[in-house]
Amino acid sequence: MSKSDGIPGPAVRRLSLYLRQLESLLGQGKRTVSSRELGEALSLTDAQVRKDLAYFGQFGHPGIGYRVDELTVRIRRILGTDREWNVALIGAGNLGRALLCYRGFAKKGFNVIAVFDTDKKIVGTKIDLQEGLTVLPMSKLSEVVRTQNIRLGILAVPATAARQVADELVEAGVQGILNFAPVTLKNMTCPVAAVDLTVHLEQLSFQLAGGDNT
Amino acid sequence: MSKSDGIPGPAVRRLSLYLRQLESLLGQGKRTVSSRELGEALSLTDAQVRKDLAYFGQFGHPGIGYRVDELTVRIRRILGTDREWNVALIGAGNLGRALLCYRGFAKKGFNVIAVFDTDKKIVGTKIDLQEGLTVLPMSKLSEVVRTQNIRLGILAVPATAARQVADELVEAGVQGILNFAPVTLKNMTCPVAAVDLTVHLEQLSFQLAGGDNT
DNA sequence: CTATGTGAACAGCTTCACAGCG
DNA sequence: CGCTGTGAAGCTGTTCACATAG
Repeated sequence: MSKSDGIPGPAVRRLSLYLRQLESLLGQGKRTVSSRELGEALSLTDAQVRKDLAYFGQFGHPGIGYRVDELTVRIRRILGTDREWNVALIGAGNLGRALLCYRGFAKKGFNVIAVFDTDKKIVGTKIDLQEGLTVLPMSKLSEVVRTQNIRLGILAVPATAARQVADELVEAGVQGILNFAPVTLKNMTCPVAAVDLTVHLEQLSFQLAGGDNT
Repeated sequence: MSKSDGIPGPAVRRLSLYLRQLESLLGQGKRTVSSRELGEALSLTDAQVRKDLAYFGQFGHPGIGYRVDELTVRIRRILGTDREWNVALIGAGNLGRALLCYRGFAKKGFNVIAVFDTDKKIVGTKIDLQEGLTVLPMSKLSEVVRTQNIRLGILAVPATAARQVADELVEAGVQGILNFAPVTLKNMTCPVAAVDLTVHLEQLSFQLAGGDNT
């Protein structure tokens, strides 16, 4: 169906890492980079880097390597981050407010331009940051998504509310969801990326516990 | 070397998801669960669930399924979350403060009991939450890690400072690091788990862009 | 009859090794 | 030479299918 058929998921995930590294190299003024250098910086083999990039096209120059600026542009286009994306944040609790303050999203072209919450005590308050966004009630969701051309939603609500809100987001016309709630959203009709912060800590404690228990 | 040899990494990651689901089932008062039910809730096959659990022992009861309370205890022990873990947070910027307020960590037994920052304007301030932790200077790191028995560190500092701080954490005696900075920490002598929030958004935009670019 | 645990088949991802280009 | 792009080999993880237990 789409061109992304046959491309390993892991390769796509690494594409983001390559881009991150390339941006860093650009800052250092490096003009070209080999698959070995790129791999070394990310703890990958050179073959892995070449194969990953080759899934998406022929970006390299034999004998030279990859031109940093060129490859940056190419990967941005592939990831879709050569354009800007409007994003809605649902949930203005601790985590939600933090994500709003987090600069990293905007730097990559993901603009959180609306915030929603169900809690009547929070709705109407301003979140004091640069833009000074006012927290809106969920009833405004589909209107705002449509008029503001919002395509992505970030879910920062409690686990109990997540499923319901996720459905509302899809209903409103959002095309992708980044889910911070500790629940699996199954059978969604749009792409969902999940981030469970505690899962990562558990992976660490597993490694330290060594698995040597009965 | 350790018992975890031969166990696929993905299986360990899913263990966290099984635990999450089991805790939810416990709350609903469900006594037993089959591999099919568990898999369905997480969008996995029943075979996957059985094989994953079988890596760690024989927890099931043929004809019955898995006893929810029993399996919960078992997985907690395997993941090392049957004990409490003391955690240090480095970086009291927006993201750091948010993580401190985030309830999820404590619920799983990860107690953030100390906060550090390099910025002299932040050091000494109290972060107004339940415990009211005071932000400490980095110079206190190794002393506090030792006296407070801190084993994990959460890195919420800018990319430019991450490597340096990571080394200081290891030096201070921390045994595992959860890295929120958008850099790859290579050649670390302790386990590192990485969370890059923008990477997940890029995965979504890739799927929506469809990869159909030149 | 239901549901686990598991060897065997299969699929997917990574690494190797080398042809080919600058 | 140096370095990419790529079939082929190798490895890891997933699914199948069935023997086994309650």
